[in-house]
Amino acid sequence: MSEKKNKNKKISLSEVATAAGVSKMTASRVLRGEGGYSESTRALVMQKVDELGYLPNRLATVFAGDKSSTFVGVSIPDLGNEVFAQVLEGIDRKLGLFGHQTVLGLTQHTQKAEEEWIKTVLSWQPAGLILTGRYHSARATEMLKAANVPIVEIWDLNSSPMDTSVGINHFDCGFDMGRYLVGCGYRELGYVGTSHDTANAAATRLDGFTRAVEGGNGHVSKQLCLHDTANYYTGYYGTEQLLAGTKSVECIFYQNDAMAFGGLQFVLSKGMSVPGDIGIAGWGDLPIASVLPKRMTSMHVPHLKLGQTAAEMMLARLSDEPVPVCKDIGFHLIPGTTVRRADN
Amino acid sequence: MSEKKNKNKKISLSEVATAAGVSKMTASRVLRGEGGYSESTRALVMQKVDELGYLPNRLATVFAGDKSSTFVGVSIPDLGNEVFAQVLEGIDRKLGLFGHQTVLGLTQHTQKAEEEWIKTVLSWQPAGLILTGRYHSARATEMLKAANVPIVEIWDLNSSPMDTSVGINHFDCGFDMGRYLVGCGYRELGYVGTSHDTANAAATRLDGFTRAVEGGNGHVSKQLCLHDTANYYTGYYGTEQLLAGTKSVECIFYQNDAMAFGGLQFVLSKGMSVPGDIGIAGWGDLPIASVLPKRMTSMHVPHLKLGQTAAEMMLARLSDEPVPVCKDIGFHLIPGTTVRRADN
DNA sequence: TTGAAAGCGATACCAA
DNA sequence: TTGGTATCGCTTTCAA
Repeated sequence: MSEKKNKNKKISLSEVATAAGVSKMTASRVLRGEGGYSESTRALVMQKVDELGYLPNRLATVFAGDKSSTFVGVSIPDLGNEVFAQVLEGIDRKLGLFGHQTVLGLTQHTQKAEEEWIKTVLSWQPAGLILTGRYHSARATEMLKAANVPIVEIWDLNSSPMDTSVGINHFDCGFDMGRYLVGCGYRELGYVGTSHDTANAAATRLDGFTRAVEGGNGHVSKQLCLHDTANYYTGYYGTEQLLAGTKSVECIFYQNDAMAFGGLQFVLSKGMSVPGDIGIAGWGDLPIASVLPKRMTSMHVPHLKLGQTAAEMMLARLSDEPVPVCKDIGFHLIPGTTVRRADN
Repeated sequence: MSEKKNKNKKISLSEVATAAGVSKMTASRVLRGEGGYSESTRALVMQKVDELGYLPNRLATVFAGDKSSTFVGVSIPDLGNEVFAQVLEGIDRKLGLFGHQTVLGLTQHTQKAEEEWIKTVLSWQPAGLILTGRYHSARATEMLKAANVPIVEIWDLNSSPMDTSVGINHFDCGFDMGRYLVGCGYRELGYVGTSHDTANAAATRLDGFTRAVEGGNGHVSKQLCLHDTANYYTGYYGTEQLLAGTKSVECIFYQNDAMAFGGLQFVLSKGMSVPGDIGIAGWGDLPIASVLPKRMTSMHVPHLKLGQTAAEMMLARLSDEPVPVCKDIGFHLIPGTTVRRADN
C-alpha cells in the first residue's frame, strides 16, 4: 500500500456538502437516493457533485456501515484452459450486471496458492467467494468458516458443500463416456490426461470411465498422466508417448478437447485414420469443435452457463433468497464422428 | 452491499490487544513488524492472533492510513479471445507475487462499459489501473486524471499515453504481413475480421496491411468485417461469405489465428488446397498452431509477456521507480506453410 | 518500549 | 426535511 500523493487530494462528501451549504448527512442521503429531502436540495447537491467531480470512497462506506463490500472473490485454477476462461467470463458478466466486482485469484491448481489468496481476499471484506473445486486446505476451510460469508463452490458437484455448490458429476460424465465407447465396440481403451487437475475432477472422470469400461468387459489398458497443463501440445505429445509402447489401444479418451485435438493431429500426422485406425474422444466440447471436418466425440458441458449459474447463486445468497445447496447443471454426450459407431 | 450478520462478528485488533494485555497500538506495531517492541510482547501478541484467528480488516488499514489499496484494476475486452486470457494470466500472476490483487473488468469492447467499471473501481481506491486499449470516453479520461493513480495502457503501442503504455505497433504488424505476402507473389488479397476490435488495433493492422499491399502493386480486393467476436466460427463463416462473390482472392489475411484456423477448415472442407489454391495468414500465433500439420503463417506476439510486462511497469510505478513512457514488446513474422513461398 | 487520543470518510441513530 | 454526534478498525502523532 503506497502512500497517496497529498497533492490532488480527493474530494470528500463533506466538501460537497459544504459547497452546497447543507450538512454531509443531507448530501449523503441525496447520493444514496434515500429520500427525505426536497427537490431543490437534491438538485443543488448533485450540481456540486458534478462541479467538483466527486467520487465516493466506498472503503469508507463499507467501513461505516459495517457492511460487506461489493467484491466477490473468484478463484480459478488457470486461464490457459479455455474452459475456465469461459467460466470466469460467465461469472464476471453476471456479477457485473448487479454491481459486483470480481477479485481474481489464479491458484494454478494448488491449495497453497488458494489458501494465500483466500486469506488476502477475506481481509477486504468481500460480499462472497466463488471457489473452483471442493478441496481446500484445513487452514483455508477454517478461515472460510470464520468469515461467515456466502460461498459457491463450482466445478465438481458437491452434495455437502461448505455453503452452496454448482457443477456436474464428473464420475457420471466419465461413466457415460465409458459406456458409450464400449457400446461402440471398443474394448482396449487408453486415457491421456495431466496432473493439473482441479478438484480431482479429471481423475474422477477417469474412475467413472474405468468402471464403465470394465463393466462392459473392456480394459483401460494404458493411461498416461503428464505433469503439465492440459493443452493442445500435451495432447499431441501424450498421444505419441501412449502409442509408443507395444500394447495397442483402439480408442483414446482425453482429459479435455484441447488434448484430444492435439492427439487427433498426432495420429493423423502418422497417417492413421480416425476413426478407422483409432478412436478419439474428448471432454468439454470446446468452440474449436464447430469448425472441424469431423465432429469430435466429446461431452458437452455448459461452461458459460456454469459461470452464470454460480454468479446467480451468489446473488441469491447475497439477497437472502433461498438457494439450493447444490445444483447440477448437467452434461450430454456428443457422439461425434471421431469414434466408430456401434456395430448393431 | 448486504448487511453483515451480527452473529459471528469478526475479531478486531483491539480484541487481540486486550487478550494479550497490551494496547492496540502495540498490537498494531507487532502485526506490521514495524519494530519498537520487545520479543516477549511480540510472541504474546502473535500467540493471541493465532488463538483468536484474527484476520486484519484491510479496508480499515487503507482508510486510516490514507493509503491506496493493493488492488489493481485490470480491464480486458473479452475472455473468449484466448489472447486476452493469456494477457490477463500474465498480469495476475506477476501482480500476485507482489501482494496485489486483480479487480477484473470485462468491457466487451465498449467504452461505455469501461467507463462504468472505471468509476466503480476507482471508488475502491485502487493502487493502479491496467487498461486494454488507448481510447477511453471523455468522462473516463477525466476521472482517471482526477484519480491521479498509476495507469498502464496495454495492447496498442501508445507514444503519448495517459501515464505509461506497453504493446506493439499494429500498423507495422499489418504492414510487415502485407509486404511478406506481396513478396510471396500474391496480388489479390482478402481480409476477414470483426468489429469487436479493441483500440482499433485490428483496423490499424488492416491499414498497415493495405498500405504495404498497395505499395507492392497488389490490392486488398475484398474485405469483410463481421459484427461478432473473432473466433473459430466467425473465421469459418466469414471465409464462406468472402469467397461467395465473383472476384477471387489468392490469399486471405485474418484478424487472428482463431479466425484463420476457422477459415482454413472452411477452404479445406471445400476441397481447396492450402497454399495451392489459396493462402491463409493469421495473427497472434496461438497455441493451437503447435499441433497443426501445416504451420500457420502468422505474426507472433508474446501475449503472456505483454501481461507480465504490464504488471512489471505497474509495480515499478507503484514503487516510484523510473518507468519508460512506452514500451514496445515487439512481434515477429512466422512464415509458416499456409501461404506459398516467394518465387525467387 | 509502550500507550492515549485524534482522525480517516462515510453511515446510523436520534433530535429538531 | 434537515443536522449533530457517535461510530466502524486501524494508523498517525505525540507523550510518557
